[in-house]
Amino acid sequence: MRAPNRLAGPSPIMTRLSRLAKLNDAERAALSAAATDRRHWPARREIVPEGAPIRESCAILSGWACRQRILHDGRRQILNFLIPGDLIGVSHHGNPVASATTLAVTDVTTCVLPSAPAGSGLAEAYAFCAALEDHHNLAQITRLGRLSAAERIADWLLETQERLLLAGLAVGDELPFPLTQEFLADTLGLTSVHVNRTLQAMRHNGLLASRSGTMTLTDPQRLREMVGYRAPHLPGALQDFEQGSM
Amino acid sequence: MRAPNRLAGPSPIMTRLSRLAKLNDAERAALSAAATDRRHWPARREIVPEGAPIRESCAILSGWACRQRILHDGRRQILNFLIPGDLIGVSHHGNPVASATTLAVTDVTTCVLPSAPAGSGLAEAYAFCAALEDHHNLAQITRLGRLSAAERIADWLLETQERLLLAGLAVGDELPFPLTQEFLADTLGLTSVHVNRTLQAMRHNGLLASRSGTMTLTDPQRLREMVGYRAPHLPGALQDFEQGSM
DNA sequence: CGATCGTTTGACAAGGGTCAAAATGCGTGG
DNA sequence: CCACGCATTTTGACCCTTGTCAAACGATCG
Repeated sequence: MRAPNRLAGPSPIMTRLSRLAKLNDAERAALSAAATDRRHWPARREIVPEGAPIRESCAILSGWACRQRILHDGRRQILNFLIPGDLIGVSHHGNPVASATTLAVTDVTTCVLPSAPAGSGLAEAYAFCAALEDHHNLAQITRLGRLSAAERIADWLLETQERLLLAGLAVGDELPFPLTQEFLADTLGLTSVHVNRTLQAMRHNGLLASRSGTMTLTDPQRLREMVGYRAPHLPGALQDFEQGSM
Repeated sequence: MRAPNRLAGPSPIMTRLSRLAKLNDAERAALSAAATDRRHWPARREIVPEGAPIRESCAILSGWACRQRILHDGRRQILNFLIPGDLIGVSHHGNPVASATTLAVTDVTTCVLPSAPAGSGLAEAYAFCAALEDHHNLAQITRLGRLSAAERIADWLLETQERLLLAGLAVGDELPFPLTQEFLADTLGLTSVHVNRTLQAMRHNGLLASRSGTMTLTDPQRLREMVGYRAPHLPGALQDFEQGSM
């Protein structure tokens, strides 16, 4: 299926999880059923406070959230964003506790995840989600430790595009983009002033374009060259849907 | 048991895993047996190359290793260090692939981990190790994104002390320290020159002292205040052994 | 006793931060 | 449709932390 990605299709969790592992009909039905019982969070509301015990795993159905830490003196670091299809609170040991605050960035809808017996396709999908998240954490460490401001932005945008495509939420190089420059700054270890200036420079260089709510990667190839971008390892035949714009 | 930490005691994996979860005699025996079949790696040797398929999980028995990524232009980011008692390659999904290169920093000894049936104490210990690693990754993101050079060093030293104490490898505020300043720099997103100058300043301020192979936290309290240090959440009654030096 | 690796120092450059204000955009209510 | 208020983006001037380059110094090892 090399068909163009569409936005109206099946729900992002369904799209994403069934791309990450083979799900049988019962599992797909269980997912659909779970997605019926929704929970709504207005923008800026805490979804999970840091340190809270974790009882159940959830998925994001719509909207963007982020996981963040606030330092003793008020500085903030955003660890990552959660987009539709992402999971919250998957863990494998007893007594799990939230290691960061999860915050709704836009209005957000979540649902509780169906439990997955060991060995099932769902369990595999959940495990793969966790592995992907880990991969993104390592990428974030590398970004913050060793990339310049422009490189951080380029690298982060490419990764975010990848994730949006995986969930069927982006078309080619045009990404839905609900973040303020301050969110980006707190993600990339910069100030919003500097993010602003760097974005401007990248626009002038023909790398990016943005309208409210949308970011377009005008020259994804050059963005990739800037940072030597490598996609994360996904299961087998998956790689092809990513190529939207080569 | 509030007895002072000693270095000669049981092996670091045994110490650490049995602090992280309740292990029965059979499990402890299995661990001891596994630790018999050792593998040796000279300093600077790659233990696991990035992208390699992961067949089995290992533990570090002695020496320090690190996980690192090399960028297209040669820049290096060290993601974390592995000290005795740490695990390598624990994962929960099929087809796992190493997401970073694991490199021996000093001479290193490893062994293959005994498999752990779901629900066993060992499985719980392994899962807790993974959770701790995840916690440290998030701490690393925060360090790199929002702390100054001196704060990064302080925060990293406190975390490393915590980890060494957990494995029974440190006494109070005196840490074994086999790293060059360049390793520290590549960990903390700095240059070795700047690490050098910052360490000097911290020594002059009475925060640190170092002889070859050892780093002493001269004023851990002030170090903690510098960064608002919070220890990670460990299982129940564990917290007490950490307090070596209040 | 060289060779080599690691630490230290100096002089200088630059990327990014800070502070403050202006401009722009946008939702709300009149 | 306009006006207002608030959030976000943009700009400018200036400063500081950290990086760069290069050399000197020190220790360790065959």
